[in-house]
Amino acid sequence: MPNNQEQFKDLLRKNGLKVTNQRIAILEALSDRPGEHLTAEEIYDVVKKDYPDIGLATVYRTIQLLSELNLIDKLNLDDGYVRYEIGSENPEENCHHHHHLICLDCGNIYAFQDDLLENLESRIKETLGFDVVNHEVKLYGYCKECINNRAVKSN
Amino acid sequence: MPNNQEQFKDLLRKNGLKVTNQRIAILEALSDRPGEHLTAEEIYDVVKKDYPDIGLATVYRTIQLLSELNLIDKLNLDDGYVRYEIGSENPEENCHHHHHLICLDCGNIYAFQDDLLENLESRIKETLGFDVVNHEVKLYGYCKECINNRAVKSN
DNA sequence: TGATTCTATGCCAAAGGTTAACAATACACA
DNA sequence: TGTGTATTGTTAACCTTTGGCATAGAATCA
Repeated sequence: MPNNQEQFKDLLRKNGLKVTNQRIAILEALSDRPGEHLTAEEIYDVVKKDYPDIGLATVYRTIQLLSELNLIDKLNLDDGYVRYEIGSENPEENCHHHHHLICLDCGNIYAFQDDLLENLESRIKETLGFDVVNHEVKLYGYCKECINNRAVKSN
Repeated sequence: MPNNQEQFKDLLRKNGLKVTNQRIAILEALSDRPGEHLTAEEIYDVVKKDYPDIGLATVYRTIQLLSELNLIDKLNLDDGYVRYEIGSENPEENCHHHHHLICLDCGNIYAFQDDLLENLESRIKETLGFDVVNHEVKLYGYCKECINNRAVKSN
């Protein structure tokens, strides 16, 4: 998407924020890796290749900014690092239907789409009066590859 | 449940672990507060009333132990604190069906039971070959009380 | 283009929850 | 009661993340 960068610049200007090389570089680092879940440190290392003078604090500040602009999604796996991934550009696949499968063996993260909770949320609204506006679903288990590897090993 | 403590002692002995006053006090602190979600610091403060010499490190170590014994459940709300709650003694209400509603206004946490994901998990197994063994569902929104308070305020 | 303004950056130090190290304690078992 | 070993309390360290501050640089206007 060559015009993604222009859209980002417009979005910054529209919010009274300045367009800087650092901000563009950090967004690009994530845009170039759709489906990957990078820590702040990993983003820092990637961006440093093209921009050796960037500071880690700038990465953290920009991550927060991108998160507030809903351009990236946060993922916390309770391993001491918060991870970030580029949001889908397709509004149909918004993050409300975007969930994660986490393999307990290899640590890989798989995404899947499902609107199963829609039904549950309206039921919660009716029975408890609680109005759900967002949710986070993490499924832990074992991926196909690791299941196969185990079967091979045990032979 | 007066025999809960005895069950705990047996469980410790069965695992080759020692029965200590600190471990019992920490489990009791959580058992006395079902449905509450306490941070390590909060558990520390509670236990210190009866056991002033206890150290914070012991609380952390015991929390980890109780978690491994599946006696308590972990809850991370991404606010910088990990919280813990006593697990249900009813096997029907196991943590696999135990989910959380978090009010974005007052911060209260409400629990609800649902087995909605069972269906999804078998579908994932069939289509992706991923074997789900555990899951974590957090629903964010606004509780009944806060919705009412808002309506009152805006009048 | 050049001056001005104010945001953004880089560097550094601090914050803050959690864990590690280690000597002292106390549980378990004979 | 004595011995061996796990557990505890204290303290310091860890490590990700955030705050402070002087400087650099983007936006705006002349």
